[in-house]
Amino acid sequence: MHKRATITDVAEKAGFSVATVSRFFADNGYPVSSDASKKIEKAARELDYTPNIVGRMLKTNSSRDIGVIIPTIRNPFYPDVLLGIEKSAASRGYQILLCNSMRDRETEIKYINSLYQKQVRGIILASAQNNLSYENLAGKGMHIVNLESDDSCGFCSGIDFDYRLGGRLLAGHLKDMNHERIAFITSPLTKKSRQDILEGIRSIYKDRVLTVIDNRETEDETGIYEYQMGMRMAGDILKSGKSITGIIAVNDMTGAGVIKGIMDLGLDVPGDISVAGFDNIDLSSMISPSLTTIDQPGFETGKLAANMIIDLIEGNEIKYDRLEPRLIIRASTGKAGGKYD
Amino acid sequence: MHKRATITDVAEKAGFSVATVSRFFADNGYPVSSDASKKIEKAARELDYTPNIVGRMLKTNSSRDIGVIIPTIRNPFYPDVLLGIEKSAASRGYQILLCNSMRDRETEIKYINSLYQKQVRGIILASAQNNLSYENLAGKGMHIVNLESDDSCGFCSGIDFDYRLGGRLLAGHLKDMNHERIAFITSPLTKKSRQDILEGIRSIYKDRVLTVIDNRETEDETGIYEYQMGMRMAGDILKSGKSITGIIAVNDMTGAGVIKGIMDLGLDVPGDISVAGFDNIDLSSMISPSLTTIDQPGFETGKLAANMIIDLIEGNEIKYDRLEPRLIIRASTGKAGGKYD
DNA sequence: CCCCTTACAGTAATCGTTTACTATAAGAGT
DNA sequence: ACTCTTATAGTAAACGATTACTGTAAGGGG
Repeated sequence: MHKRATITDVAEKAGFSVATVSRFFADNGYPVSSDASKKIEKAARELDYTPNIVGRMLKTNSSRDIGVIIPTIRNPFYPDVLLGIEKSAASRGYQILLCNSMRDRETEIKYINSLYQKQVRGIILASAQNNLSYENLAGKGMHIVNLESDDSCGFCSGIDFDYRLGGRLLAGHLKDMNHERIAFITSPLTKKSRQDILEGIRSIYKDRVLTVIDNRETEDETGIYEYQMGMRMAGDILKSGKSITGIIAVNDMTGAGVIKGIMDLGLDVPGDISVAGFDNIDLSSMISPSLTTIDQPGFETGKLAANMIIDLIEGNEIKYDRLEPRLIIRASTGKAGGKYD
Repeated sequence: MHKRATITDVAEKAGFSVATVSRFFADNGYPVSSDASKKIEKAARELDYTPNIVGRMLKTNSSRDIGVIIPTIRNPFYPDVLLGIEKSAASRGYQILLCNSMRDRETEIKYINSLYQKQVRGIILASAQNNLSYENLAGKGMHIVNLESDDSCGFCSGIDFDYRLGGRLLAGHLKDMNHERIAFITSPLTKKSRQDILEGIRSIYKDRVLTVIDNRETEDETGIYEYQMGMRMAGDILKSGKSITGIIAVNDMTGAGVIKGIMDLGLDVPGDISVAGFDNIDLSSMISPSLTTIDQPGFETGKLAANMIIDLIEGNEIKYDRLEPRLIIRASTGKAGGKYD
């Protein structure tokens, strides 16, 4: 294994100074004669030279990486987001550093610090716990885009998705189907989005919604925690004998688990219980019954987030469209008491 | 936004030389007096100093990033792998740079180059097309672990998963269920794994297996291509009137699509046609009928791959266990003609 | 013919670390 | 008392790029 060629090697071989070689590769306006260009190009090719990004970064202090922190890549909503991010990022010459926080606060902080040390100038957070303090980062030139704009983080930019309306749409749908009492199954209300969905539901059902909050938060690395949580909690509710005919899950993955949990008890969805999710991940149309849900376009969200963080980094003006929640009615919801029609 | 503190700032504030500060943070054997340690620690804290990885990398030429290239993160098998990689990597102080090739050769090459420029010393490839030439990289100190050991890449290390045996197990299972003629649905045989699965199947079915190869390869960014491919091709086969009673799909995602495609035509799985997949992703037990498949432990594979690449980078000896394929029988396979029993 | 501008190239400082050397002082061993 | 280690600290040269300056030659306008 021989050493990598450096800009100096190329300069020597081509018979020009490193400055000229640097300019040739920078390809910004600075003029380089065609004679020089030809010789440098040739030398670089023969030496198999390609610029060392690290050297460049040290000097220019401009990383072209953006950090992305998500709870877990096993919930397919996040791969969607990630692809959107990658798409926008790639087209603007940025690459992503992926971090799975596994919903663990300490891991999240560790990753944020590590990104900071790597001179990353922008982080997209999809994992943020409320009140996690980033103040110190802000002052140090770090930009943050929070996928769910969180009031508690004053200087974070956010993609504004109307979770509240999402919750309202779902609740309205169930109400239309004559469901009198419903349950909302969720992980802890430590994220604004979850609180908002609940608020939306309450705006319709007032106190006739049973909120069932899971007590555990940290993700396991094996198995899909949300799915299992859905199964477990659906079972708990049904066995508790509460008069519930509809369940809204905080996301599709949980919703899929809820359906499974209900069916495992020998009951029918939606005959006995209607179930709805949130996100509209691909899975929701693959399972049966297919899942009624709110479409939250992950890919689009990702694209938006990436463009936003890059605009922040590059000091451009930012101004984007909102993404609107859309109700997707599928087979998992039906009239209350529908089985006995 | 004020400037980040550098090692020099800390040195001045603490009243020691940068060398000592550097040693304090390096925390390798070099002795630093407790007096110095205390003062440096204090100064660093007050200045909110944290080492600049870029500066360090330039000097030490040792990136602690490893590149991971996968076809698409939308097939949940890869998130599993990725989590495994992240787990091992994190525990050894490495971080991952994620790249989705979208099964596009050019994108793959672009990413590889970009990783090389970033001084990454090791890449885990899950995307490799056969014959993609990495020779030039090898000579430049880049290590490569190919998730499917590919003979055509002499110097790549690989995780040895016995795809052939996997194919054999599935075929054997169908044979046991009296299926006379089956089909194998796959994307192009440009990966060794796919060829091996087919070989395994053929070792049992000889020429009584219809191999249906999809012609498109590049991934779309929206929708899960493999799922749609499965749907489409299942439809094609059935409409062609071939006397097939069992279908093996190249992976679970495709298999899920196959089941959907069959059911959309009003047929029953496994009553009319048995279907099997490969991978054992979570999805395969969530759909109905649940999918018979081969368990390929993605998480374990990822852990192995990460340890391997890091051992290669650090010059350690490498020696690992093989992962064995395991047949998982679920509801999507049954006796040939089972519907009419 | 003189002045100005433009094209082009080189010199050398700089980015934030690490580390090979060099240096000093305190014990340890004889 | 002399040599050998060991602990501790500093000096200064890298690492591979970028870029502010400086300089030169050619061409244009007057």
